[in-house]
Amino acid sequence: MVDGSACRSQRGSDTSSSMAEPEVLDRSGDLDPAILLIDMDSFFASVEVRDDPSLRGLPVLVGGDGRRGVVASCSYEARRFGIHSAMPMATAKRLCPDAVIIPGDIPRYAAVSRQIHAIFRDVTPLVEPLAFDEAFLDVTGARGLFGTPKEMGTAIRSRIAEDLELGCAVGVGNSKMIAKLASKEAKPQITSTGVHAGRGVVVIMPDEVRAFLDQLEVRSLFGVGPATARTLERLGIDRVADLARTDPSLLVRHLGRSHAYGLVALARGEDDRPVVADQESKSIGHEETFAEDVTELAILESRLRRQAAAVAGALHEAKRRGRTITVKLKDPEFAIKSRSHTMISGLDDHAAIFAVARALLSSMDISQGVRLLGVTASNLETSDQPVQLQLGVDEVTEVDVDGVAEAERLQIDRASLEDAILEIRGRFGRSALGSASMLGLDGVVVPVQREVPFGPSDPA
DNA sequence: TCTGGGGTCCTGACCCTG
DNA sequence: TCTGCAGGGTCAGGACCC
Repeated sequence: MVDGSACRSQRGSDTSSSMAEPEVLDRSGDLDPAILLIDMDSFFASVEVRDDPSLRGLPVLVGGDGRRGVVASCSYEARRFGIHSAMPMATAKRLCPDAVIIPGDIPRYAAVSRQIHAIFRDVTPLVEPLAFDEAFLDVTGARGLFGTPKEMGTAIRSRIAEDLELGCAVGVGNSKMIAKLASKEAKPQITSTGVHAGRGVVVIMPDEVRAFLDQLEVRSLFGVGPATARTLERLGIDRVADLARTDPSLLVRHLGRSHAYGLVALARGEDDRPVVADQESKSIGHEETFAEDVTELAILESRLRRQAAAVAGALHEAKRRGRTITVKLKDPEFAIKSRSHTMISGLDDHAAIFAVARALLSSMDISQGVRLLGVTASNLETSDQPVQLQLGVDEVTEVDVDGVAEAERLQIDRASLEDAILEIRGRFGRSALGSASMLGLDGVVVPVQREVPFGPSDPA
């Protein structure tokens, strides 16, 4: 699952690039609705039900069933019991003991997602994916070809139903925010009497925007999560209408400048962020929550090595290298700690990434136990850029200098080796070559989520 | 028996440089 | 040579989204 970042991707540049007061333009009334937000109905669960019709009509939960698993997706039948995504699986099972629990198959969902996005691109090239199951479409240029935006939304919905046997909701508006909110109105409704088909396609015309927004709770706005909602509530603001009337300068102290001006603008229906296709990722990471809190450094380093390999594999796939390596851990009290280090040149070698990550981990306190551990590469550059030697490695950070120097040496020594390994594995399969450190007790390579290169520093 | 994983963006503190 | 300032980069943490 991915995120709603694209929805926020322009926000920062709107307001933070200048110290001047952000200019507030009201464009809500002078544009025809031509932005579609298409949101699949309970995507993972719907794919499972489609592929196994015996599940039809049953409460289906997709997600981890371990001690610390959560619900990634659930059918509408399960939602009748109050279950929702991100709920702890243990809670969901308590609410609905008869629910069918399915671990999930991300590669299969990704394949279906590609089919869905191909349908979108038959209508317009301006498709901005938000997640596997959601995307913005700018159909301004397609209006002459395929009719009105509402007709296009209806046609896309029909095609997804006919070709893929899946349901979706379509929101149409003159901005991303309105399209997003409209799609929520189009979703199936759950009441005490059961699940009722939604409207399917909802269009909010420019002259309806104000009334539409005024009836919503502030929590409905993109960017208002639990923390911001609490802050606004303390200030006596709980409806979008209240927020729209508020002078944003009065909120700066509580929310920060960018967030304050951005939210008030959204509440006023002002949102001119374009639909941007083909956005590249800004970071690539891998993390895992342990079934039990871990205090042993050796275990953490072993997991870290695997995560570094997963990140390296993803970087290779994307033909990118990360200049900044961040290690994140969550302690038993859910406090998140992170340590990062930025290098002159990016890394995509798993041993090099591991060397930096291990150095960062060694500077962190793990005595309380570690619930979650993860590695992320950010500050991404394309992998065809030359590797810059880092002379006189940092003394300003607390990172183990030897670890960073080792990473740099490994990155250079192993660049061509990684390519060879990838080629071998491409020809003979993922299990053709692996590292001893990733072998299970039975000698089988423990799978990671992505294609992962291995190298001779981990003697196979 | 609580609370995943993979992301993006923002902010404040701090340091370095010109 | 010293000092103050502004701007940029880095780092750590928080909040948010699906």
